[in-house]
Amino acid sequence: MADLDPKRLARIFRALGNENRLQLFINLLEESRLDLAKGRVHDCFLTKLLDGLKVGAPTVSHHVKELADAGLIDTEREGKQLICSVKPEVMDELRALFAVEV
Amino acid sequence: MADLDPKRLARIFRALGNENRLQLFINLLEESRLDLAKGRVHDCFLTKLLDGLKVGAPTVSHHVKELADAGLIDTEREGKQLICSVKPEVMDELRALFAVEV
DNA sequence: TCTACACTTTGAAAGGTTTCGAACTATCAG
DNA sequence: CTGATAGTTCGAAACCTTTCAAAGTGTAGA
Repeated sequence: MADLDPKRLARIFRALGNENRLQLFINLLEESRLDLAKGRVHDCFLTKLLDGLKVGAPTVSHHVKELADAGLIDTEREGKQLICSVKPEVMDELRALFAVEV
Repeated sequence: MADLDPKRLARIFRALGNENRLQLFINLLEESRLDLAKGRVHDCFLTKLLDGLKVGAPTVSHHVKELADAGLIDTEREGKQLICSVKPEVMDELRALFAVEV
């Protein structure tokens, strides 16, 4: 446990620490789960993720960048749209952190 | 996954999103782990947690309250000292969140 | 080429966070 | 009672975040 980087980790948690950004991330997780169940690739357009979020496009754009800069998601342009995908290695890392017996 | 509360979760992540507060939490986790290995109870005095933190007492007091208010830790007075312990049910909850296959 | 679409950038307002020093409370030992 | 210890509360300074409106970029279709 001594090998983890608090600066990087704190940035990840800060990214998840805003309600709208967290909802964005949860929506993306949910999309991934559905896609996996259907045997499709696990990525997602931005507009599909706005479910229940009451913020404008500039704000979403900003939030997506925060999630990407924190290392939680990858983004890729496909034509007009932006494809987002959760990075599996971060999921592994965070799961391990919370796997400590207390 | 639809049953999780983004408002509460975001508060938890916001609490972990400050570097010093995260270090405090990690130190507490580490203490818990050591205590468990020695068969002792898993709680910890505040002063033991200040390892490597360059902030004053008022700031630490504030950070501990933030972690407690977020529901990450429990605190209890014992004479002059404050005993902190990580809440196992939050660890379970967070582990489950990051256990989603992506 | 013109238009619509999907997102991004910029700049600014409003509000939140982190931290500290100073003063405070509570407990314990002598 | 006195002094030392452990933590808290208050108030303020400096800084960071969230959000939006307006204007901008790049892509695709008519």
